[in-house]
Amino acid sequence: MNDGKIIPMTDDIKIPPRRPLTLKDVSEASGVSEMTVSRVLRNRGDVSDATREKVLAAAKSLGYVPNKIAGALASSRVNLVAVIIPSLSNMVFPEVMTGISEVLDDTPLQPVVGVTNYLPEKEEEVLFEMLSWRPSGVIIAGLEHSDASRAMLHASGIPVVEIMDVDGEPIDAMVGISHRRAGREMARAICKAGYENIGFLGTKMPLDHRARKRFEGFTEALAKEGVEVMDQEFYSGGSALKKGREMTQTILERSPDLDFLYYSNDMIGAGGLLYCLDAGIDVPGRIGLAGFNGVELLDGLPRKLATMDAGRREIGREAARIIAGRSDGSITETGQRVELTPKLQPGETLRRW
Amino acid sequence: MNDGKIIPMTDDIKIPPRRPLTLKDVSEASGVSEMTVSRVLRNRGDVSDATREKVLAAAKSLGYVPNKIAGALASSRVNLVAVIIPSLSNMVFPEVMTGISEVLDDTPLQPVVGVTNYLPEKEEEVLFEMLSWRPSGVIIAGLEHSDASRAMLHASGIPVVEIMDVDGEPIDAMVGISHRRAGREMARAICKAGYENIGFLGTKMPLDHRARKRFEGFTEALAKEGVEVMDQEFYSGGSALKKGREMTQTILERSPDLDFLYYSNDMIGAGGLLYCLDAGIDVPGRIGLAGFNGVELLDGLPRKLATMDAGRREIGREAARIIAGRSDGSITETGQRVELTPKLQPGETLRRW
DNA sequence: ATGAAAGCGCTAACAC
DNA sequence: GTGTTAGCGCTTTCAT
Repeated sequence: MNDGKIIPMTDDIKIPPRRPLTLKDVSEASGVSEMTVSRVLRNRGDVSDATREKVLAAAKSLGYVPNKIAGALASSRVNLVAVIIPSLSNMVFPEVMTGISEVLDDTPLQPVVGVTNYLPEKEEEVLFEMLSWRPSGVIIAGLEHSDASRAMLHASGIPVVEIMDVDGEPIDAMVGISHRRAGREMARAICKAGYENIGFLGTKMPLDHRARKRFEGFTEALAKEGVEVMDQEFYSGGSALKKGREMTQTILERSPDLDFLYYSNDMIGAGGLLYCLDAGIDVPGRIGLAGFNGVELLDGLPRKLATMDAGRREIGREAARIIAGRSDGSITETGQRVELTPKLQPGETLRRW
Repeated sequence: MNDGKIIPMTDDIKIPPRRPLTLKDVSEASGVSEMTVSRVLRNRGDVSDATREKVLAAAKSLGYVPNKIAGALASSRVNLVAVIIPSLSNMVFPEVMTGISEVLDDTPLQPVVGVTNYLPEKEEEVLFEMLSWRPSGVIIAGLEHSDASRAMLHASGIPVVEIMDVDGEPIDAMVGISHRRAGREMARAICKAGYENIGFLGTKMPLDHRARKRFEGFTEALAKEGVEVMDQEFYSGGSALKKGREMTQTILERSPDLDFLYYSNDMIGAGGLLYCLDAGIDVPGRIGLAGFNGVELLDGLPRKLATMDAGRREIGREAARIIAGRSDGSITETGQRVELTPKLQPGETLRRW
């Protein structure tokens, strides 16, 4: 009752409890023991319909959100899968993520992403951080890691799937394609099509081991045909499409005899294609072009760029299947090795012989 | 000593302890109490150099990785920031992520990403899952959420930043641009350039509220000039670049009088541009084009598409700054509202009057 | 500068 | 079907 005096009734102000709710709160609100509440909320064990209803009602009306931290500590079960990738900015890893999510969506597991920017030290940090959350598995890009990273992964005792690449020895399981083989096959296709003066354009990135392996396979297969890479051009940073244009102009001005350009990714390849078309260069007659990855974007280009599909989504799927299977016990083996075969897509920038 | 008999000395086989190491292991190995080991490993409180060395040496040689689950439970501090976005497949959210990472990299905080595929129910699930890990903050795309989602966010008591959009009421803080305004400004620029028969091309996605708001602002501003959208075309799925081509052809065949096409994103806009150039249509003379987002890709196109930069990276940065500041106590206010102003980039597909 | 004790919120294991 | 007890591996707090 307010009798006219202005009284600052500070004590009466009900500040909503900023303390998150616990099982105990639900237990008290429903008159059911904490343990049974826990059972209901996890659908474990037999609980009568009557109590189940009571508990569910109480939990919902309170807005209870379980504390997974406590749950994980008590059960030593964590439904997280660490996914460690070099970058999010070129569409290939988001596609891998899509494949991973597709599979994990049907399991209790949840992906958690860490990005390394192609830096081994950063990879080490991210890995340490993620392992300290005791995830159910690790999916990590590449086979090249620092000794410390390898040691951590080994010691963790959890399933590890190294993805993208199969040219090397995995710590545990691996799923990917052989980039060396991809490079070799592209080289053969190029030679078979009758091109002879071959240029290479790529990223200036010594830490991108997969691009390096493709290049190695490429030059190796060319050598077998008695051909050498005639000129090269590298870039870093900026819009890949634009860089592809610029590099193509540069390399063609420097080496006008080139009759084929192999790009380390589709985006710069697309830039090169646009440049050639703009410049009125006959593709694939005067000059042939090929990229790598098989990105969707190529479908909309004026001419379809030759490329090799790395099957990124399928890699993600397969890796997730291994983690999920081991996590639920349906797979007991370790050390799986899954090699997918990249498909050459000749497109319209590779002369038919 | 093996005296010739073949004895299966199973007991002697040292199976590497699959049990993860604990503080206790480090404590025993170093002869220092668990408490002091904990101090050393977290750089907290005063510890003599001598003991510090001992502990560090032991931890490193054992390969100890702290258990953050236990740490988080004990301290009720979790250095995770939940980031909830609709998709990873169109480059705009990866760019936001980049901005977030840039800022969080200088803090103890770590982003954890959840993807909703533009589905409110999925958003609810992901949110529930993430909140159950008691993160230090939530960054979530959009202002439209289910009642349950809003309730959860409210009840969580943690900092919440809604990003991308500022046309609406935030739960707590918000950082973004006004998509209505972006649509209006583009409409004005188009009218000012003298175009009159305007078509709209977009995604068939009723749940993309930001695209909807841009369209609303667009038609509203056109109406003020006495202009109506003359024809529309929508798509879903597939390669956006290709769809842009196809839709452009379709709409131009159906409505040959169109002299401007406004695309709801740059990718389909780029497809439209490529189509027009291929078809020998004079851009921007006969027909003008504009997209939305300001993606890097546009730099490499034969002609620069008019667009509006949404400042995605800066949005990520600003949101992360708010979470980081509130988490370390350097910001105590709540309810921040940061409106960034998108910049019209006229490019070369908008006639100059 | 170091240690001992208590407990974070939940679940495994075992009663009843 | 339901409740009780004892931790999970750390950090907080308080003592020394």
